[in-house]
Amino acid sequence: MVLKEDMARRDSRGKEQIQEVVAMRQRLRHSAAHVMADAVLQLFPEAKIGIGPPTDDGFYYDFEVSRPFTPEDLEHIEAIMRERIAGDFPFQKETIDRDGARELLGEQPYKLELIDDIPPEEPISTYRHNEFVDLCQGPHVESTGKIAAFTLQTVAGAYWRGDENRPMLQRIYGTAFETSAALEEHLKLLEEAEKRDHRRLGRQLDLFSVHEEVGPGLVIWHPKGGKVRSIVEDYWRELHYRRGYDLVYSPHVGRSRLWQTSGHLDFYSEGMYSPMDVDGQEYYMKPMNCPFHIMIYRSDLRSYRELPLRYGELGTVYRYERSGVLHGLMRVRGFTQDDAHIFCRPDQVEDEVLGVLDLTFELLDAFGFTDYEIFLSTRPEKFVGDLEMWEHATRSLAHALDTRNLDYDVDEGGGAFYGPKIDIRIRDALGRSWQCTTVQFDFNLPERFNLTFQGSDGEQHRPYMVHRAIIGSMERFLGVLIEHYGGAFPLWLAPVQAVTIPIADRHVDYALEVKDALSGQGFRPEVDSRKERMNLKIREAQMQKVPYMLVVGDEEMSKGTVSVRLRSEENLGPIALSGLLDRMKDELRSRS
RNA sequence: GCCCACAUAGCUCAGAGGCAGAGCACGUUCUUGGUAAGAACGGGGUCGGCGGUUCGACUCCGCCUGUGGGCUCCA
Repeated sequence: MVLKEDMARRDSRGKEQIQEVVAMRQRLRHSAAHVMADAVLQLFPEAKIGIGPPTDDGFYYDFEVSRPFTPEDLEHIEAIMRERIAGDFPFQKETIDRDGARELLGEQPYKLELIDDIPPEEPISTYRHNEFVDLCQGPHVESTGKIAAFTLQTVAGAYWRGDENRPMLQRIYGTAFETSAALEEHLKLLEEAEKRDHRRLGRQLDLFSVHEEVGPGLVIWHPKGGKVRSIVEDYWRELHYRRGYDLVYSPHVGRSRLWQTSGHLDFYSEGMYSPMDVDGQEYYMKPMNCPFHIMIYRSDLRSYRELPLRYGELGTVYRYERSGVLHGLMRVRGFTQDDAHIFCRPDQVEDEVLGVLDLTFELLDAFGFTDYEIFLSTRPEKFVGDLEMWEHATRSLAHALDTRNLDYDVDEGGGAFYGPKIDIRIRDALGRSWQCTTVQFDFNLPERFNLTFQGSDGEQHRPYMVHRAIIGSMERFLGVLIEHYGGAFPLWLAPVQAVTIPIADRHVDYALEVKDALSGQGFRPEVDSRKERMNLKIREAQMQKVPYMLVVGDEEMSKGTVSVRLRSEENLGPIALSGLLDRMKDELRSRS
């Protein structure tokens, strides 16, 4: 999870000014990292220091020390940092030669390694403040006193240069801002993110659970979470039928021969579970749906006339994920992809990509996601398939993005070995970005399964194949939705849309009538007929984030009205039942 | 998988080498109340699991499982 530069992003300053703020904070944070390393070296003179860059929302520095840092160490480090800041030492840049750098940092093996990796033609510079010198390109703030507000956050292990075969260093994370108000605001945002944590809300709203006895990364959906999920799925299906997809189903396991042919056993085995023995034959849980959809394609001879074929499936796959990476709904071992495979002719490629983009944005828009980051990943050094197809596909992806006036970054060489792709990240209500959508060409599987179609020339041709998932996985997407809405689902998604609250027992029958009227119109209402006080019922409905609370007592009963309270705490007062239904129907339509 | 931390009632959490605690939830009874908690009483625990140290372990140590923050990877 990354909290981006929210302050800068959210206000109405122009792009240049935002970049200015970002650059200023990078200098500030980078400088704070230096000051932190300075403080650590004072406390642990024997510490070996790694790297200490700014990040999107803070900074870190990696250290090798003889024992793990404790919370008390962090306090001491922070105290020394404050002294350094109070001392207002200037940051001084020096350009030195390689030997000078090696001599200066001779005690620091990690720094020596970094020096060795600097290309010979590049200048080497150091930054010094007080007695601390670090190999560094800069830039920095003028002096330590400019670090107006900072805090240290957590300690974590981190491999030297991200390589798990190299030593694990201890990383201290912190953040810094230009004013303490800005720091406060950032910390408040973190607090808000914690309140919206889908794992906490999942329990509070009784949406889902995971259990040690079931297994890590395996999600159980409770009735309310199941309701939200099925609404999302129904909408997904409707949209796909409307956009010309055929929906299919495939089994959860397949014989080893299938995975041999697909190449998964050769290239994806670390993501697959051990085989099970069925009548002496090996079967594997599916990590992907593609081979099954390919079987559908191959179940008949295909003519150019019937292409494109678009097979969609909410397909549940199982992948081995290393225990340390599992996280709530966001990273699990069993998940349902909104998968589809498109088989088409070369001349259809671009239209198909456009179709996927349009479908994507229509769907994401319905959930209130309007802020995207788009990445186009091109051919890596090692690849399969012929160059011409790669170029055609890559051009089609780029052209489709251009046609829809979408900004994107190009990740040169970042594609998979089997094809170029577009990835889309969405930003949620807190400005955090999540990878969901991926549109990926595949030049490998059609080859391996020898897919063909007969062209108008009577010859056999190889179809283009595109994998695509829009919401990615149901689990992750539901997790994102929970956090995006903070658990307060819009009416169309809310598992319980209205709670009718009778004030006294004699109002229960009327409350049931109101409920029936609502469910008669397709809504999802409940009646809270417990022998409890209205105040308690309102409190609980409020905490369950139910959109509509309908209080009924003597007055409502005699006039055929309901007193409407919204979860925003707005009290609409008594409204005729028909008026309420109209209002709710409008809200449903607008998906707001 | 690796580093660090954590695991006590259904939930959130306090506690501590010598009889296991609170709030909420749950059950019973009383209360029929007009927009965020009515009251009383009650049931509920192999203190994550297995070993070890000790007269004695929920507490200290080791291993395992799970969770959290990271690294790496990813839908």
